[in-house]
Amino acid sequence: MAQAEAICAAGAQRLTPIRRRVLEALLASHAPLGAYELIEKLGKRGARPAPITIYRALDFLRDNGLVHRIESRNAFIACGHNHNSTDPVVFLICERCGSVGEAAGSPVADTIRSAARAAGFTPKTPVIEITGVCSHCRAA
Amino acid sequence: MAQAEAICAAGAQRLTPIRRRVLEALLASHAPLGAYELIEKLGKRGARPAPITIYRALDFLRDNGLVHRIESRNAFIACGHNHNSTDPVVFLICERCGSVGEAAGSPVADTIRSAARAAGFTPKTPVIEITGVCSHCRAA
DNA sequence: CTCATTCTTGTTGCAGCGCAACATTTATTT
DNA sequence: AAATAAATGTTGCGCTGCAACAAGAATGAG
Repeated sequence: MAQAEAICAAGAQRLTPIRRRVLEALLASHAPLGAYELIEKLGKRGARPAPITIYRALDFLRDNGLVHRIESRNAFIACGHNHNSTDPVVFLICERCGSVGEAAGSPVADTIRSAARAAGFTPKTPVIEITGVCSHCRAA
Repeated sequence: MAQAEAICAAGAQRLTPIRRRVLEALLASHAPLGAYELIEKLGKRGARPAPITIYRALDFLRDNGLVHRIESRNAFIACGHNHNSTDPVVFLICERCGSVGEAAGSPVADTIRSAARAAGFTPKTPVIEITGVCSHCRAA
């Protein structure tokens, strides 16, 4: 959270109350949240924000690398590390409990980059989503 | 297409006219198609199928490994190779022209598997989507 | 300090996505 | 030929995501 403030300050970006509350809700959740789940969470303390309000806050947070979108779930998650924009992110999505972890992505990124370049492809955003079963659910 | 028939025959699965036409439409397209694009394409020759009809056909084709869903686009694409269900698939999605290519995934899969296991995670469906710029668009 | 500019938020509305639930038809089995 | 299973049709609806415009709040220039 303090990191979020630092990032925004560094870029002269404004972490407004709405944006802050969206980020707080995502930080408080171990699983990714959909836009309408965020509406409900924020709506419990005050007026229900319109969908577009949430999407705009999410756009802002994503532009600043504080939030990632989980494509396979149409949901969003706060990003703990402060990634370089060029660094890859590997998400490990548990298909049972829905929790999302992050794996160190450097070695994975290298092989992906080489595979992509072998096909004449210039990769841009190495955001990799791997579904499976997390250690906790596997034990159960 | 012949391969599709072979796969269905092997599993005692029925490649009905609707399923066949959906697959043909996807095979004829170099870019992934959304469900509603498929409706329009099939609607030009006969009655417009309902959305659910398309989704059911797509479910069938996906279950049989003939079609993949591109999560980041909410669209579907025919799968050329006959993957093992355990083999990974790496899609190279051009953000300019929308075309989708496949990269050889074996080396990528190994690094992903090891990275995932290091986190105590059991990966299941290594379907990896990489966005970027394809060689054709890069030249232009 | 005031005005213009920019950024942010509110309001309204809509199109695409995806499927649930049930009814009907078609194919397969006994 | 009847029972069972599979596929398709029909209706309907909730979620996703954003466009377009209006209004309010913050910043910078003069």
